[in-house]
Amino acid sequence: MLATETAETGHEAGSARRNAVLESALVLLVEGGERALTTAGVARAANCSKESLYKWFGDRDGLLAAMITFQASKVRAEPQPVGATGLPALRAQLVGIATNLLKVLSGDVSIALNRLAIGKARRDASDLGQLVLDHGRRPIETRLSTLLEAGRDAGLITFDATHEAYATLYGLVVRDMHVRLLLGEPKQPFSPAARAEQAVDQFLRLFGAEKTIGPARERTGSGSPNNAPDIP
Amino acid sequence: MLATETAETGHEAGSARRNAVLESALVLLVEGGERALTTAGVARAANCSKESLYKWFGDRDGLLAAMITFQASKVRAEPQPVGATGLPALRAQLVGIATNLLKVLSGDVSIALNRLAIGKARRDASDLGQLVLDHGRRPIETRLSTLLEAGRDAGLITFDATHEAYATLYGLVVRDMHVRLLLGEPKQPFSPAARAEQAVDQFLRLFGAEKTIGPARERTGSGSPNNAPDIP
DNA sequence: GACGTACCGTACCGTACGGTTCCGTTGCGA
DNA sequence: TCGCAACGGAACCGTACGGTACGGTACGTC
Repeated sequence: MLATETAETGHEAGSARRNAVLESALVLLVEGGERALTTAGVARAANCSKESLYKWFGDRDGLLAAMITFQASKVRAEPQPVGATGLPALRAQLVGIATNLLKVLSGDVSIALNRLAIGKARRDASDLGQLVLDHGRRPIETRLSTLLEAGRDAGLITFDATHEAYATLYGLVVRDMHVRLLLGEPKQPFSPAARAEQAVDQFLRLFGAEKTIGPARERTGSGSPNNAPDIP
Repeated sequence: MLATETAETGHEAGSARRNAVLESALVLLVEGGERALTTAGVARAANCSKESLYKWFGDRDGLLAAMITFQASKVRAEPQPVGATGLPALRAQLVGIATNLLKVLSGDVSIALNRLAIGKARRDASDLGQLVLDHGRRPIETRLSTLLEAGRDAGLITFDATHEAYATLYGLVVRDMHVRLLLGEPKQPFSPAARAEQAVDQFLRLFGAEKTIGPARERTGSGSPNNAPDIP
């Protein structure tokens, strides 16, 4: 499995042609689901031969794995500047990551790949689910964890276990939106930024150091409240 | 599709034999995934004929749908007694529902059925996902919502939009445990009751009416703190 | 200009699965 | 006892898909 993976060579593309094929496969998957992702279909959509597919990816599972790593390589988030300090800066950074997370998770390609991995989970040893977790969750967790620990070191927030704090923030941000989307519930329009701000504010009310949080009450219904300070 | 569903007749079982077949199918699905859930396999495991399968369920999709409603009919939560009032009672009821939710969501059958529905979901109306949402999420949401609104009416908690409060509580309780399990991450041992208590306490700190919450700080790392009053 | 490489397009094969049909048996009511 | 409905078991069919093999073509290299 995982015949010729991009991640091992590091860097960027396996080859331009290969990536074009993967892109076609992703399109096919997004608009047709796993049923549409046949080897013949991919070959037809990408104008390549099945023989090339098997030469490049070794296997259908190898193709699926390559699709996941390929998509992950496109979503690499830029390392945000860690310039300013203070609570407003921390809040702004958290909101930024949370907004990005919400946008990624509700993207069509992400949904399709997660559906694929979940549908095949536990069936094979070649676990696509682990691949998705490694390339999807782990980067987010490390980014958020380092940020949270920096905030704790700066005395802005307090918590014992980093993972607990991260998990709470994740829950506040994503709620059950992800599973609902995966189950096929039509995505209702919403503002990722507003949701992220709301969730981060809730998180800060739970984990903020004693007197850093300003007004006690916060209306949770309406979208973006006016108490958001601008990014410094 | 959905040829002969149990839910329409209300009550209980379609027939004893039918339910036994569905039970066999669930076992097959849990331990083999969708790949193992072939019509021939179900017939063999249940000692029935494929002809009977098609007579009872009309279709493979009908069988899948019947499995979902059948499983849902087994999980019907008992209507909890709404006797006592006051914050400790509210907290206890919330913790009870949250604990139950965590146990159900991490159950093998629930995981397998959710994987099945998600794997077959697409942007078009693939109904299994909707079925899972209707029989899984909606009951929880209505139970929690009525409870939350009762708490608000009693002046114990405050919120504008019920759905927002519900969603926040859901996120605090479940976090991303569900998706991780669906992706095949091995379930690590944890105490649903302790997690539920922690989440409900966090929720009450966010939505509790002004002076009803006692000590301000709360350690989030350790499991079940000693500040939990017994159920009245 | 011969050779090798990389690739496309397509035909082909084996298999597995959904769905159908047929037959034998059991059991129940008239 | 007869008839009939329900059911189990098994054979069968059509199709779709993963995987392979083969022929043909463009291109670079000696």
